[in-house]
Amino acid sequence: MLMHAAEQFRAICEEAGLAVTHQRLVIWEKLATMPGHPSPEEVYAQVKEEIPSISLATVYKTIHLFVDTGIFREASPHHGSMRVETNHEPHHHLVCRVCKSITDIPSEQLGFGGPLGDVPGGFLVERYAVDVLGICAGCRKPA
Amino acid sequence: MLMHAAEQFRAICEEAGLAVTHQRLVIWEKLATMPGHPSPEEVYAQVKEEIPSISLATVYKTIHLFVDTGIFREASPHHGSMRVETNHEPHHHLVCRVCKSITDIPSEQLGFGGPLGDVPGGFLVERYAVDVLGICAGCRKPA
DNA sequence: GTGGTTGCAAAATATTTGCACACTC
DNA sequence: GAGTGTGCAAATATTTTGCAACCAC
Repeated sequence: MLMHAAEQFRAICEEAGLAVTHQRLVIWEKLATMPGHPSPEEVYAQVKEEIPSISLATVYKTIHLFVDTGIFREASPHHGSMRVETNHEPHHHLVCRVCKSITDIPSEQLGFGGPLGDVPGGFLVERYAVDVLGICAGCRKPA
Repeated sequence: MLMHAAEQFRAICEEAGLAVTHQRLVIWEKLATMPGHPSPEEVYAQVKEEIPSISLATVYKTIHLFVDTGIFREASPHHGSMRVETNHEPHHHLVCRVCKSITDIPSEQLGFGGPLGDVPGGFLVERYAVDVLGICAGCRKPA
């Protein structure tokens, strides 16, 4: 059965143990209906239409909260600062969600090679970058 | 046959049409031998040992130059600002290297599903994020 | 010599934090 | 009422830019 958005968000917060505030509700509603991969600034602009007094800091805090509790994900698992790829061999990445470390694995080991060239939609495929997300050996131990 | 590093770099620069400077040579040498996915700050620290007067701005400029000419790659194709994933369906990304746009494609359409759970090395796999890199339909047209 | 390159300092962008007040539970 | 959440402003972090001196070709 359908739930009113506010009801649905209330349930999500209960599950995650979060307080339900007006700001969080509106940020969640906007995120849920925004297409693509919005930046915090874009979310801020949207939310501001409904809550003119909201601050950008609150949007950042709330997005982090949503990501930390699994309500939304980050589009890019490692976006912080620029990183240079020094390994010229075909390879993919093991990305630890706890310590954020990035480890290379050779392409063959993953056994993935999609088609290159044209695909439906007119996109020209040049290569694939696969991030294998999870938890590294070091972070799985109780340290 | 083996080439001295400086010789090799000279050849690379000739191919790319770049002037060979001491700074560029040292940055290139450091990058080529640094393991992992160094940040500009880390590269700067390394290069500074050899050229104490180098500036961080030069390191940034040079890294961009190397990336633009294809001498090195960026580890993360979309790292600028944080982006929130609002699409809860399993999907992957078409990333255009010209306009930086990110378009979703459903997982089935790519036909990739690797194993989840433990893999050799102790890494716990939770999910895969695939970036399909290339040029989007819009950027292929001569605009 | 000429034009591209570097270093410096300042600017622009992106994100985080401390703190007083306000609101949820 | 207790404790969490919010807004503001300042602090950090990251990356870019303008410009004069300098170096490769």
